[in-house]
Amino acid sequence: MDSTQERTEEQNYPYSVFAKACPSRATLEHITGRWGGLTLCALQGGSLRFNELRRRIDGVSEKMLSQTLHQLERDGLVLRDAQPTNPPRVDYELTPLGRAVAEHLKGLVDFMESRMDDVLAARTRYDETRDGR
Amino acid sequence: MDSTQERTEEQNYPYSVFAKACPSRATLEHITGRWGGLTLCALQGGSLRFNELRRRIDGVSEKMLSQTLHQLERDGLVLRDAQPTNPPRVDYELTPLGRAVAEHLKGLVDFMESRMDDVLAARTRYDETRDGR
DNA sequence: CAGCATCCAGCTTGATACTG
DNA sequence: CAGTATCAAGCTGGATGCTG
Repeated sequence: MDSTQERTEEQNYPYSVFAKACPSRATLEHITGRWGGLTLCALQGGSLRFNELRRRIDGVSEKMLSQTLHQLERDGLVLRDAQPTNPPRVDYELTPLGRAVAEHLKGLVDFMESRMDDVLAARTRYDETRDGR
Repeated sequence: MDSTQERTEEQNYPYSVFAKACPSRATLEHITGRWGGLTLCALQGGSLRFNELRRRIDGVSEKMLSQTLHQLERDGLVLRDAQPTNPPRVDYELTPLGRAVAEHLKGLVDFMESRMDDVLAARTRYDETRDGR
């Protein structure tokens, strides 16, 4: 459309992650944060219970998973389905919006995992050229 | 392929972000971290100098931008081109690998910016149902 | 301009203990 | 099981000052 496609074709949307105070920046941080992205990807295969998620995401603490799920639920990306049974059973699943986000994330993650050898090689090269510090 | 497409079709790659100690996890954190993603996206339109980047990414400090660029350079996503002039001039640009990553990121960012109204609406709903805390 | 070194406030995080 | 509450520790990141 724009022949002079310079470096920054501005969006039509009134939101920009480049602006410090834009809510899109905070939202991006929720979904790309330390646990947000992993949580979304973990839920891609279907709904999971709290402790299933916890086991799946190696290293996440109870507290952080809880916090992360609350954020994602608030942003409308995850649905929380609590059954009032005893013992309690709570299932988490993606909303349609969450699923779309997770797909983008999955694409990124898959790509990255597929190119890790390149990354590792680059690191070795980088570290070697300055091994003497 | 697999008719019982359960929740986790394992990758063919030996890397998984779900494992705490996998280098792919750390790399993912570099590119989705607070400044990594923004830096990669900012460089999508072409090379930029240090202070150009700093101005473009609202809120980043000198220190964090410097640190971020080093990480991205080490991971082989960004190229640093320093001209030995006075005053010094250093240009940063994406490597082919970095460009591919940036494209994934851009897709995510664009999608999210385009759906921010939904996110904001979801937040309002969430907050309202528990306004009395 | 393009950084590095240092300092340190405060936010994030992980452990632990507790509740329904 | 599915969390919440609390607390200490450590890392993040901003401010400042300096270098080439």
